Amino acid sequence: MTELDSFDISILNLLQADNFTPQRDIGDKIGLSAAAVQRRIKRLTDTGFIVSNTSVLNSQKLGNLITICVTVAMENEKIESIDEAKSLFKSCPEVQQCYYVTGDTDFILIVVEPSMHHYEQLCRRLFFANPNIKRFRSFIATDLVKIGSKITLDHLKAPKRK
Amino acid sequence: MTELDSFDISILNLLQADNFTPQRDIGDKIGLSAAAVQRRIKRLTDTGFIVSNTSVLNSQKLGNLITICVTVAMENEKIESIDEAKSLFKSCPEVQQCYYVTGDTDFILIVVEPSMHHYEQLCRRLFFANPNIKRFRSFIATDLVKIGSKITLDHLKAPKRK
DNA sequence: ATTCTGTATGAAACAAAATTGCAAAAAGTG
DNA sequence: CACTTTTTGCAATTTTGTTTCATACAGAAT
Repeated sequence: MTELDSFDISILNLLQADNFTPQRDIGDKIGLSAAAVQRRIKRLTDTGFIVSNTSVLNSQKLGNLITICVTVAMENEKIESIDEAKSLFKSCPEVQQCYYVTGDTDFILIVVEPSMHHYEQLCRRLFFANPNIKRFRSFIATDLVKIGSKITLDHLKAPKRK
Repeated sequence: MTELDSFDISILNLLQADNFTPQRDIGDKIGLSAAAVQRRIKRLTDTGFIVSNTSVLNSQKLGNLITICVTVAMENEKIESIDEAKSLFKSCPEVQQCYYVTGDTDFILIVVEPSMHHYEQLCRRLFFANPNIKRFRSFIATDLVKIGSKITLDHLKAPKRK
């Protein structure tokens, strides 16, 4: 399965907004039967277009969590130390997101912690304990203006069939 | 409803991992009946702990999307221009995330675009067209090491009752 | 102590949704 | 056009979610 048709794109858009939407409703909206929708969702899942299905929580209600954006520059850009850092960041539950980027910084992290004390402890483990890290800078988020991972699918051409 | 008990925390953890887990399975795992789980989920939703339920898509399979981390510094920090920028970024579908942060940059954005050309067009609209923006810097993500919005709930104390 | 009240629970009944089987329609192929 | 493959809708079945109901328990008031 390489291509998506317009039905698939509509389904993905709807599921991104609310994956509890009944298949019947999805079918009504896009003009398919519930069974057809169900088969397509299964295929989209099996083929890896849909990675996971999650509930999004309100971090503001979960104990005054602090969100911090962190830029990290590595000392040397050897592939081993990069890979090592990647798996370290990936395995850390407090690190919500990690991007390996081009430019004068190597990583950008989004970290969520219950307190600044927790964050300081994290910095010790993640950054100070690691000699390969040259410099890191913390930007405390004072407003989560927009969060989520919704992907715009408008750019996808919609062929009649797959 | 102010507090969460250990059942609620377990439920939220499971739903963050997979919100299609049947309520019966959740109940079996944590030691409650399906009905009790269902009532708790409803309450967690009604009280705003659960914000939304979404399918997470694989951006790599959706047409070679480019993810860009952008730092934005404003010319003046008047509240009007900040608020204006916030609503501009928030309303832009290509902007997945937007954090208003402290430090020598004011905003950090996560942008997803189907091509560099699209991104350039976006920069024109978002940054060059706006005189209040002093400087912006783009960091192209070459690896989405970790994505998602999973929140660790381990820090929450678990009282016996609500 | 006892009653009353509010809340949470499990079991069972019920409703709604998802899944499957199958024949028909549509799309693709030579 | 005939043939193959794929996708579809419908209906039956199964699974899941939701509501109901009787009960248990904790705290407050009597």
